Amino acid sequence: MAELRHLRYFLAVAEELNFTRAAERLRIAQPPLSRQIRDLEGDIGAPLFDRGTHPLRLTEAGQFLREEARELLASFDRALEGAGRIGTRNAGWIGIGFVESAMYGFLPKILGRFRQQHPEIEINLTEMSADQQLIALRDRRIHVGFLRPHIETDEFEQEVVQFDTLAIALQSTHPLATAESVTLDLLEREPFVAYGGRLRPNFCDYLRRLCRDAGIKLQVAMQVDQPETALGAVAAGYGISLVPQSLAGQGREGVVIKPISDRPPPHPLMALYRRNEPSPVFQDLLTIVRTNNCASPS
Amino acid sequence: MAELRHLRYFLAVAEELNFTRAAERLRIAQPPLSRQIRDLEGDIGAPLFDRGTHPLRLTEAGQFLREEARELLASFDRALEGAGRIGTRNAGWIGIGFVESAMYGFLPKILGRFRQQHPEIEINLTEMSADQQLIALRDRRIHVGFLRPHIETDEFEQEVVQFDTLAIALQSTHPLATAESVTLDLLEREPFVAYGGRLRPNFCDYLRRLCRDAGIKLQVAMQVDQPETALGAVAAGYGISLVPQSLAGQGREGVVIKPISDRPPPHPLMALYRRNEPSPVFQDLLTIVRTNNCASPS
DNA sequence: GTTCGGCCATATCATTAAGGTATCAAATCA
DNA sequence: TGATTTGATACCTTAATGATATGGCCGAAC
Repeated sequence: MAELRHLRYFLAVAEELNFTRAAERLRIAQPPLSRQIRDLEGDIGAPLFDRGTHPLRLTEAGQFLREEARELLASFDRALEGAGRIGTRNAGWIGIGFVESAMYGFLPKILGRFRQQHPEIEINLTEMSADQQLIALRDRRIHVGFLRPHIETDEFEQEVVQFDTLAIALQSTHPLATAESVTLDLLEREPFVAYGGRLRPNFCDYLRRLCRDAGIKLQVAMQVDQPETALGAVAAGYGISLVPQSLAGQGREGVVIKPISDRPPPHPLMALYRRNEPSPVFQDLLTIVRTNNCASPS
Repeated sequence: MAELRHLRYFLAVAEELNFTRAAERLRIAQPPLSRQIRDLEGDIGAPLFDRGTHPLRLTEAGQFLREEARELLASFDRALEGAGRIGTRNAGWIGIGFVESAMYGFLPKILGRFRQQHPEIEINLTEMSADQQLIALRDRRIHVGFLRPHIETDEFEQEVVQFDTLAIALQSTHPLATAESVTLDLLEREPFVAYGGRLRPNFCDYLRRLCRDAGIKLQVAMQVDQPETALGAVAAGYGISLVPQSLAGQGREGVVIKPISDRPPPHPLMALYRRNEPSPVFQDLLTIVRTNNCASPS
C-alpha cells in the first residue's frame, strides 16, 4: 500500500531531477530510492519519470503528482500540528460542512472574521451535499452545516443566514428583456432550461417543488447541471431559466436577469446545527454569522 | 516519522471506538494496533482517545484529527488515481494558482464550466499569493495564476478577466450616505480605515500607490487586515474606507458603499500565464475565462 | 569511433520496524 | 466480588526498508 514515504521520496526526486542527489538529500542510498519510486509507479499504474533522458524529466502524470504531493504533505503536517495544538493548549476546533454555493462570498467572509477573533481554533472545512451535512451533524463530525433548502427537520436548529431570491434569465433579444421585472407565470409560456439532479439534487428538487406548489407546468427544453450553464443555454436561445438573483451582478453577454415582481421565490442559505451546542467558540461563530446581516430580504 | 498507515489505523479505531474490533477490521492483531496509535499520539504530542472509559471516547484533538484524516486519505487516493488517469489515458492536467478573492464567485464559475467541457482533465488548485504565483509559473508548477494587481512583468502574458472598481464605504449616518456617488477627494477629509500588509500585501501596496499617484494624503485612523473587517470598522464609526465595489451587493448594516464618480480606481482580477502555452486544453480554459464576459468596466 | 564518467537498475544481504502470541491489569457488569 | 471485556506490555517472528556491490546504458569528450 502506498504511503507518505513514497510521496516524500518522489518529491525529492522530482525536485532534484536526479535519483542520486535525491537519495543523498533523503539520507538513504540510491537503489532503495529507485525501488520505492518503482513501487509507487506500480501502484499508480503509470510511469512518473521519462527515463533515459538526461536530465531526467517528469511525465505529465509526474508533474501533476508533484503538485498534489506538495499539497498532501503540507496538509498532513498541518493536520498533525493542529491536533497537537488542540490537545496540548486545550484549544478547540470547529467543523463546518457547506454546499459549494456557500463558497461564493459567504463563507470566505465569515471565516475571515472568525479566524481573526479565534486564531487558536482549528477549522475543518468540508464541502458536502445537504444530506451528507445531516449525517455529519448526527455523527458530530461537523458543528454546523450551510445549505440551501429544502430540508424539513426539527432534529436540528435551522436559521436563514443569507437571503437571495430566484430570478428569471432571458435571452437579451427577448421582448421582455427591457422590462423592469417579469411575473412568475412567464415560465409557463416559454421553453425552460431545467436542472438535472446530478450535481445539485437539492436545488433541482427545490425548483420542482416550487413549480408544483405554484401550479406551473414547465416546458423543459434542455437540462443542465448548474445555474451558470443555464445562463449559457439561455444566451444560446434554448429558452428561459430560473437562477439565483445574485448571479445578476456578474453580467453575461446575451442574457439578462429579471427580478420576479409577483411572487419571487426565496433561495436562502441556511445554517443547520445541533440544539444546545454549549461551546462558547461555536456561539461566537453563530454571532458572526448572524451579524453578517444578509438575512433580510433585499 | 508518521505515515498514512497511522491515519488509517487511527480512523478505524475512531470509527469503531474499540481497539479490538478495529484491529479485526484492519486484519491485524490488537497489540500492534495499540502500538501504532501510541506512536501516532507520541508524534502529535497529545492523546487522541480518552482511555479508561467504556465505550472509548475521542479527545477534542482526536475528533479533529478524525475529520482531517478522512479528508487526507481521500485526497491521497484522488491524487494517485488522478496521476494514473493522466498517465494511462494520456489525459492532462491544469495547475491553477489563485488569490483568495478569486474564489469569491469567479473561480467556482470558471471551474464548473471547464469541468463540464473537460471532465477527463485533472485540476490542481492552489491558493497562493501573487508572488508565489510568479514563482510557480516560472517553475511550471501552475499553468495560470489569478491575482490582483499590481504586478509589473513582461515575463508572462497578462490579461484582465474580471473588472471591479473600488468604492468608498461610509457609516450610514454620514451626511453623504444618501448621495448617489462621492468623489475621491473625500478620502482626504475623513479619518481612514487602512489595510495592514499582513494578509494582503498586494492590495495594501496597491492602495498606497493609488493614493500617492492621486496625490491624496490619508489620515489613517485604524489598520485592519481585510475589506470585510474594514466594513465593520466603518460601521463602528472609525472612519471611511476603500473597498471593492462588488462588496456593495452583500449589504451590511451601518455601512453604505458609494461609487466614486470622478476617478473610480480599478480593481481588476488578472490572469497570468506563460507565453505560447501550446496545450489546447489550456487554450480552452482561457476561452472560458474570456467568455466569462466580466472583463468590461461596469 | 572509442573511452570515460555519470546515472539508474538489478541482485543480494543487513537491519529496522511492523505484525503476531501470550499474558497481565484495569474497568465494567452481573 | 467474580466473570468478562478490553487495552497495555513483553517478547518473538516476519516482512519490508535500507545498504552494498555491480552491471548496463547513455551522453560527452577526445
